[in-house]
Amino acid sequence: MSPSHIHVPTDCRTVTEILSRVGDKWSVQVVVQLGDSPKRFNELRRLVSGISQRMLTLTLRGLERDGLVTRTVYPTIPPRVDYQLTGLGCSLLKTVRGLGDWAIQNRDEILRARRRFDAAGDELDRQQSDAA
Amino acid sequence: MSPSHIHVPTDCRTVTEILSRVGDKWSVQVVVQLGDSPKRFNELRRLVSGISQRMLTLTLRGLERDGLVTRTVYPTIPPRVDYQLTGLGCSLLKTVRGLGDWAIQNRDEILRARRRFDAAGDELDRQQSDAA
DNA sequence: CCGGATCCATAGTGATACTG
DNA sequence: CAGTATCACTATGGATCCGG
Repeated sequence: MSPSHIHVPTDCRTVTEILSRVGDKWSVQVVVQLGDSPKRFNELRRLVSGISQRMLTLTLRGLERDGLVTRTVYPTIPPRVDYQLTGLGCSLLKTVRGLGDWAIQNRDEILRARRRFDAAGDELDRQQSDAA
Repeated sequence: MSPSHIHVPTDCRTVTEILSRVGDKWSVQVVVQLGDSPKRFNELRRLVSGISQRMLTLTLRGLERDGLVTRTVYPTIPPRVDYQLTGLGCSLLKTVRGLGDWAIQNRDEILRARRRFDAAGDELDRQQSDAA
């Protein structure tokens, strides 16, 4: 069955580490783009709009290091490098989609909660102004 | 069916934003601890070992703002404050467990990939030293 | 007991210029 | 085309002191 209820320190550290990967600014977006098919460096750069060359490089290195993508160099002129998801990467993508669906489904409720919270904060600020 | 295949910009921004929450250093750990039962501030502080007072405060405020936890103040002496998961928070916890299970199941494979990658890097470094 | 305010070190990110 | 190198900036997180 599910090992979710086991909370030994080792598991916690592992999970936290993985969540950092998933939570970093670019990794998931890159993985999603690679989900359809392998892609070249500048192809990714165009698809993940807003990413800098440097961050794309760093993100891809990190994913490669963790065995989530493979990097294939064709020694042609001009050089060509393909990135593609490994089996591990594909399985991560599937899992992450669960979270993505949750986010989309609960987006409105979260935004409402934020507005409510921020409005309450403003009200407190006004009360403090009155007291002063 | 699943909306996973929809990739309009709005959804991407939303998903990225939620993923940042999940990926930040403490939010998930706090949510997990609140999964069993409501807890007090210093109770949480002991359970989430390593967290500073400041970060626990900030993390709880963020979760409260997004409607994931509620904050209940009992105006006693000394003061007592309880935090507890909302329905939204519970559903997030369930979803996140999927990722946690994935992390635990694939932990070894990721660690192996890392060792392989780092070893290859060291080898390249040696070759460069030889050339110099 | 709860948490706000401040100071500081560090890590993540971006812009730019340069290389094979 | 696919990177590397450098610099500057900002966000994040920890330590500490203070207050209701």
